[in-house]
Amino acid sequence: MEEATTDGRVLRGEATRERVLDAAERLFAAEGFDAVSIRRIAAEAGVTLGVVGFHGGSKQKLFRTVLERRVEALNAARRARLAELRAQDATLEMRDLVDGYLTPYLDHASRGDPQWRAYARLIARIVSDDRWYPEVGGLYDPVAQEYLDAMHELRPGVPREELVTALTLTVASMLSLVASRARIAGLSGREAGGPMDYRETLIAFCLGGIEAVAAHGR
Amino acid sequence: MEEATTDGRVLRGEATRERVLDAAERLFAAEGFDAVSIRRIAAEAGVTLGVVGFHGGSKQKLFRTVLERRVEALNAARRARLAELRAQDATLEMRDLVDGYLTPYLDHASRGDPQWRAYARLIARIVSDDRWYPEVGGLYDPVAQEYLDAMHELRPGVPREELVTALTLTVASMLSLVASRARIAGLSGREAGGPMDYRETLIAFCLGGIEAVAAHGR
DNA sequence: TGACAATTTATACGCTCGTACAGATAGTTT
DNA sequence: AAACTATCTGTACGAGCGTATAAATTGTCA
Repeated sequence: MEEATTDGRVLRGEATRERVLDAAERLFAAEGFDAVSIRRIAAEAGVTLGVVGFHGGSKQKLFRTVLERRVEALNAARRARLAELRAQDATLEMRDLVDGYLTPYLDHASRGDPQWRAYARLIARIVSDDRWYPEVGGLYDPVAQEYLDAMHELRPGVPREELVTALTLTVASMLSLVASRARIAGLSGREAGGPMDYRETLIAFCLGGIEAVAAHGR
Repeated sequence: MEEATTDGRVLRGEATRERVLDAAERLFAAEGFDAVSIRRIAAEAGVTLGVVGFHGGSKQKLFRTVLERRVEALNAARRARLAELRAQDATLEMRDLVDGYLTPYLDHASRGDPQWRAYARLIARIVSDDRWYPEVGGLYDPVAQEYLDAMHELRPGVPREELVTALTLTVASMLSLVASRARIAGLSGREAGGPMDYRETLIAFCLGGIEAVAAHGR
């Protein structure tokens, strides 16, 4: 029942904790906070009821923990991309910024392991919810601001609020694509194809949208 | 306690039913299906528990009724705009199509009565939910198909699936704007201004996105 | 080995939930 | 006025909920 890390430290509880968080992530992503009970999370994780409370605290605390667990990984990936772009000699392009912001999410959401896909769906759910977004959305804001700074350097004449709106709509488009693949396939009358066929279309859409807003905002 | 219609017919139950549906619409929009109990809907509507069941049926049925109640009005407004565009002599422009599809929703969501605003938020919530969208999203599909047809006429070389994706992202952007006005104001560091300042920005973004997808899709 | 801390089990409490239904009330019809 | 139907009230039931906690178990370390 035990697992050993590479450095030899033994952890019994830490592995259980991860299982609980994974189970909560899957269920919350699929059905939302209110539809999922702690008992179902326990069953999904293969532990007893009390263990969820022991590792996760209250239901709200557990939910917040799930939401916060992967923020740093995403922020780091986006920051790395931005740093990479700034380090290179060639001029910064708007397309690179859009790509740099969307790709870390899309990679995890489409090709990565199921847990990341669940997390992506969970974020898509949270973003239209006044009850949860204020608690967690702010964690993504600092990096968004860095990208907004870069966008502002690129299009100095455009009011920042216009860029904010454009980036918000970009994020919304990104999240909706994760949640809507099946629907798009249905509307266009064919089966869902390979993994994330729509990535290029998404980037084209967002880039075109941002450029149009920039042009419109003088 | 009674109300009389213009034609003299007396209706006791119908007015109550509307009150129940209005209350359900407000609460479901603000907090979602699972977070709202029938008892709270009853209290919000100022009726007793049993009345909600009498007029609304089961909780699921009530929810579906709320979702379906305003579909026809939106579909009719969109169809009317499309017919108007087709009747005029000038060439059909992509901008007109985007405007025609978005405006009925935006008008209701921003300027209309609070019930319509609640409905708009409810739809924004539903669209990222696999549990509910299949039951109700299809009601909007026929009109979406008509707009897709018009878009296809305008850009015959573009694969229909690309247009479907572009329209889906457009709708997602529209819905997110309703749900995100406060957040955009926060990110850009100033107070929320007048009603729906972002409407032009939204249309510019979606139009630019669609054109970019059309160009990208050959 | 025995004490100690971390973890897991099992159970209980008070609450709210969705649903159902018998009876009261009111409007309409005969 | 009496019968009838639509609407509303009040109450009850069983189930599941989040949370707390005492006891059992396990692993660690003196």
